[in-house]
Amino acid sequence: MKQYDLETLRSSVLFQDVPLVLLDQLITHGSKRRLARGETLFVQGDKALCLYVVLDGWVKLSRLKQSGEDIVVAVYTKGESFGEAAALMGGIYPVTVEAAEDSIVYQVSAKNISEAIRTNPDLAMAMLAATFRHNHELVLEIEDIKGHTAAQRLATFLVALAPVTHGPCSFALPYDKGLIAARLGMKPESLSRSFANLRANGVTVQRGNVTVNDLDTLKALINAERGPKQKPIPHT
Amino acid sequence: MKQYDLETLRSSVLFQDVPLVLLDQLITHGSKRRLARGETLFVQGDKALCLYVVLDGWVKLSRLKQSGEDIVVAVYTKGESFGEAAALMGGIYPVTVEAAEDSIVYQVSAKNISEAIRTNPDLAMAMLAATFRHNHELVLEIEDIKGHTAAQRLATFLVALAPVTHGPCSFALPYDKGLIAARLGMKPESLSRSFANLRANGVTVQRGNVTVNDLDTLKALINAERGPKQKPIPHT
DNA sequence: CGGCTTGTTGATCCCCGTCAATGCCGGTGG
DNA sequence: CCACCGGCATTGACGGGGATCAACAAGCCG
Repeated sequence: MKQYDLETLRSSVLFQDVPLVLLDQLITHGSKRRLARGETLFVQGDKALCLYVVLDGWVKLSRLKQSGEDIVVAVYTKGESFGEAAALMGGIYPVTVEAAEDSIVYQVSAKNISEAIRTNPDLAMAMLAATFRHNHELVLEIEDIKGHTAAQRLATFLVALAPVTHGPCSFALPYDKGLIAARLGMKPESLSRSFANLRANGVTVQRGNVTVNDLDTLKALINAERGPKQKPIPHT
Repeated sequence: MKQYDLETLRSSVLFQDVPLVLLDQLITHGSKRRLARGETLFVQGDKALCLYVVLDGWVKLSRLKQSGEDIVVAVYTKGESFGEAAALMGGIYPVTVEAAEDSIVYQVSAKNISEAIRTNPDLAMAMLAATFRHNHELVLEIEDIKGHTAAQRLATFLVALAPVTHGPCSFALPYDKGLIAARLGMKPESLSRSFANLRANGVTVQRGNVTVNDLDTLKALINAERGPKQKPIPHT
């Protein structure tokens, strides 16, 4: 286990509140796992034996609907975790997980964790905290879907992705536009049109690279009432 | 504390996995609280000191958006709980809670619970289980919003509300249609039209009383591909 | 009775999904 | 080296679902 990965684990959402000594002891039972882009980690319905922390890359969580299509529940990257619920309760995974890019995940047996929880209340509180955070994210997501247009949701996504919080910036999109669209609950065509709308607000895209003239303009857009229709500006 | 309320607490989502002796000891520190319809329990931003279990009635959880309107996050009834996250983490409530009907809630100080968690791992596991369940509900809700029409969401709501699982039935709507609409993420006008659509599938409404000819017909509707437009049938 | 709230209905608009055509890019094989 | 091809992104045309605005009916309570 490299020092760098240790740092990632220590600052992960799941483990950030766990005392260091306890954590170091916990993760001796885990193992690193590499995933090639497109590789499946587990599928919906599998018996849940492990929980995971993303060390690098991006992984996609999706649910298979009866109608056949699958909908994207979340896309996680470095420091985020998944599978805690199913694994600790000894159930089955409610989602399918696959790598959206070449990725590395850290895998911990649920049995070890749940034993540790029983003997260490701090760990229990830390796990509760992590779950509550997940919970809060979901509530925000519901709020987002119910009250925003596609362009506003895209703006939210970009703001979260930006390396700074104010002024101009430029960064790369982490994965395919198709997956971004699914993550935002829309079709690729709508994503394209949303980008076109944002062009009028100082957002340009060139081959997976985004440039934002002013992040505050974007933030204002998110909270704005559905503004008057704006003309999309043609590509390039 | 009446025997009846004790039963409700013991079978509540939050406490159902907690050993009886421990639970009985826990709730000696709590208190019952009556809410008149429309009364506010706490508002978004309040310091979170207690968590709550609904003993009777219906309470509404909503979030105030910057744009002024508030959106309904959830509506809870007997046996459901809220405020665990904020209270245990010592934060502030992220939502406003008010009674949608005359209601009774059970109020437990977070300090007592978190002390109990530290000394009793079973309680920790039970709380984790409750939170995970809550989590799963939220995921289902997201799935519901993303993939269903207004009429399908209404059908889901009615099926969950029905006192039986098959065949015909009749029951009362628990609260205002306006709130039902908000709960389902739509406007009152749309709810009205959704009811009109369901009339063709054996659903009639008369002053807050719903009659369903066949619940299985409704369930089939929920999973159906977006069927061909059906003519709404006029009211009465 | 007359105001007030709540629910229904109609007309219209806008966002987004669908279907289809085109353009851009990377990879493959002659 | 370049022609060809398949996948992804963009753009246009069209339709449907729900929001909005407005009118109206039905209870409720003074």
